[in-house]
Amino acid sequence: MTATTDTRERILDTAERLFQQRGYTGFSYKDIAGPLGIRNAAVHYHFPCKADLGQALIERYRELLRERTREFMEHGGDARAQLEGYLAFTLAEFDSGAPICTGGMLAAGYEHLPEPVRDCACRLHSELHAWLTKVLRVGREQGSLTYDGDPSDRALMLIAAAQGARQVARYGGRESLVHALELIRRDLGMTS
Amino acid sequence: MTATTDTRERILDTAERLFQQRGYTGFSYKDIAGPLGIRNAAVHYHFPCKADLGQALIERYRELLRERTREFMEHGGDARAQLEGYLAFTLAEFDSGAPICTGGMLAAGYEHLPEPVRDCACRLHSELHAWLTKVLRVGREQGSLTYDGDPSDRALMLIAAAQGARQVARYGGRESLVHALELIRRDLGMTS
DNA sequence: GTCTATAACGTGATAGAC
DNA sequence: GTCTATCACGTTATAGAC
Repeated sequence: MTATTDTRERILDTAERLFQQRGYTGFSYKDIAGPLGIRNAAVHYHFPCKADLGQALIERYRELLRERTREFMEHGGDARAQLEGYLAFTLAEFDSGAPICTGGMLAAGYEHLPEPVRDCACRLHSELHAWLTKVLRVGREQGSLTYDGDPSDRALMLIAAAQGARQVARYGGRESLVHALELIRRDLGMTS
Repeated sequence: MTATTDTRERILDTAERLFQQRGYTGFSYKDIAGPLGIRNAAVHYHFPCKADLGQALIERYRELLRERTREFMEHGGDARAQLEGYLAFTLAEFDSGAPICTGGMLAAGYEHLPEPVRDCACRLHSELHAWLTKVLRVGREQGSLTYDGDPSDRALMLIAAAQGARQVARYGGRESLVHALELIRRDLGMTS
């Protein structure tokens, strides 16, 4: 790995954390450069304008998601374990200092996003929704999940509940998130 | 009503809409003054600093909520109708041009909020949660609502789901919000 | 690739005239 | 109460040296 790639990745790491804490408009080039011990202009070298940075940020996150879900999307598997993984991932992100999930931040700050970043956000949401829809559908067929209604609607509801619960945890703390995730499990018949 | 009060209210009206669309850091004094045909400094006359404006904004919204829920909190009533009112209010706000609910915006942008505004946000959430908890508890006692788990946890989940659904509607549009609200009703036994 | 220096702009906020 | 004028500051972004 070259030095260039290394700095680029470190910029993305820092920006991602800042984004999850403060949203797209909530961090500046200075906020990134400072902790990395470089200058404002160095960040601009790697990402000429902020939209480039935002785009790269979401794309990378999206790629992470694709990797995690690819096998199930291609070959299927244990739906209940997949869903449990999603819920665990939600809590893990919260614990690692990302109070608001990427999807939630994008939705809340949608008005401020430059066009290319909006497109990335849409694709991210679309892929997450497609994966969860399949997990829920297969899970009910396998008999490991129980719920009413259309899998696609239920998947949307699940995304909404998970990202909403993470936001509400600003007030209720980690405990409230744990309770909410437990209720989600119960509503999908995962506790029996 | 004096002219002073009038201008003050018009400022709050404009600011509220802007807040619900863009969040606390997403609008400026200029954004408010422009449409009202007044100047930057005139807004500062009514709200010396932005925290004052934010505080007044949330307090007013909170007072609206208290008015709507006071009777039930004091004397009880038809829990199912109360809940239906909450869900209808969610959709009505969305339709009137407030894509993200006040609570969701506050939670997502929490890092940027000055201390007094944070306090208002906490109180707002706390009161909403208390009201919904009572509605859910009474509703189950009355037999008009059906759900698993603790009313308090369920109330938190309901807030999370409603505000999350509104955010997800950025992508799925109004239709996805309607579907989500319908699933919420179903999960609480409101469709039987 | 990273630096210094700087431009161009928007923001919250204040002083003082009317 | 509202105005004009102005300030200090932070932001994204660029030019050019090293």
